[in-house]
Amino acid sequence: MDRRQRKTREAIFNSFTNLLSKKEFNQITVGEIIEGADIGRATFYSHFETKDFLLKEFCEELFCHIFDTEKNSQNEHRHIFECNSSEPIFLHLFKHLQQNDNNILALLSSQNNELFLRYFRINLETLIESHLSLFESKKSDNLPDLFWKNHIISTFMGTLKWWIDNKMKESPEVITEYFFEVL
Amino acid sequence: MDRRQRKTREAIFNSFTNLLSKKEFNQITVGEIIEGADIGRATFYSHFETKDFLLKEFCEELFCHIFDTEKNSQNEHRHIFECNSSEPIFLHLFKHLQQNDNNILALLSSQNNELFLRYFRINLETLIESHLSLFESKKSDNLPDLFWKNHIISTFMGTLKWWIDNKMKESPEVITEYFFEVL
DNA sequence: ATATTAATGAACAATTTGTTCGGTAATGTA
DNA sequence: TACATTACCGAACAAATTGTTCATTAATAT
Repeated sequence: MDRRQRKTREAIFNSFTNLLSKKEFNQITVGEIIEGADIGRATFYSHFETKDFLLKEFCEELFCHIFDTEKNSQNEHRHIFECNSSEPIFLHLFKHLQQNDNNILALLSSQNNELFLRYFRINLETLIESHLSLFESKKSDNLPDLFWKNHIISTFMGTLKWWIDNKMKESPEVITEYFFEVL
Repeated sequence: MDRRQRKTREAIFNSFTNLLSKKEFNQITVGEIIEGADIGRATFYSHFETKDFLLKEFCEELFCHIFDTEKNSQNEHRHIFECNSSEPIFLHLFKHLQQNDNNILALLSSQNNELFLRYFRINLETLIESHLSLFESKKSDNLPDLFWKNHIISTFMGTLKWWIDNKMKESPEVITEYFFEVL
């Protein structure tokens, strides 16, 4: 990718983040974005078809990183604990959220959180799917598999929502404990 | 309220519902709404400050009705079953959703479902709050009350989401069973 | 019967969107 | 270094949308 393209894309994302922390997504105009990014109007449209596509790619880059980390750390953790528990993975995820990515959390707790939580959920779904077998023991037999999967995801999202709304006062360890407690 | 006002308001709501079933909220313009409602532009703005206020009042009227029914039926149910179980209330809510209000469900399952689920959640919160004591027995002692409340709400919303996504194939009885099963 | 209030419709400025195009400058490659 | 490619510029553009104004008409409540 051309360095100019990278720089422009970066500038757009930065301006976008900046605006997102101040106002609702719907209220943000392309004019504001390009003003903040200091680029021409035509340039914006040569990068992104619409504002919605910008959001989509933005979220993909944002969450792709954190969930890739989880995926990669998964084997490592299995190694350390030498057990089948899925707890380390979620603990690690909560830790990652609290410590390493204030950027992401600023967005998850912003006025646009529903927007980001939606995208977060999509990524979470993939992660949980690959760990579904680890929850099997807690599942009642009469529940449909897909209902059970949906419930795990909802519970995680609910836990995260509560933690964020609650200013993340609790430690990742405690939150992980709560998460498994209610499951 | 003046009959003309009522009629206009009704016409706006009807046109709005109509459009909501076809496209995303953000894509709907005031022009389309007034065209469908067959009223003048100035008239619309004399009723609603903005499109967002229209949505707000629309949701309030919509969900206010269903949750009021629940609230009123609550005593009745307690009477019939002569027990403290909260199950009848939620069963009744699922039944109400499936049978009596295709209008509401069309919206909850439309492209705008996130929008309506948000408002639904707000109303649900109030309902659950007044029944919190009935869930006490299932709660672990070390969980904060507010976390527990949040989890009940998330679980209900998750159940509802799954049910709607799943075209409501299951009976309200089964869904209620699932709901209490995972709780 | 009358005063009040709501709806009309047309016109209005202001904002925003998405596109076009010739010119300029940075970039990757040979 | 020289060259061809490609991204950016920026100004201008039509089209759509927003939200307001105002004089006129018609329905309503009492």
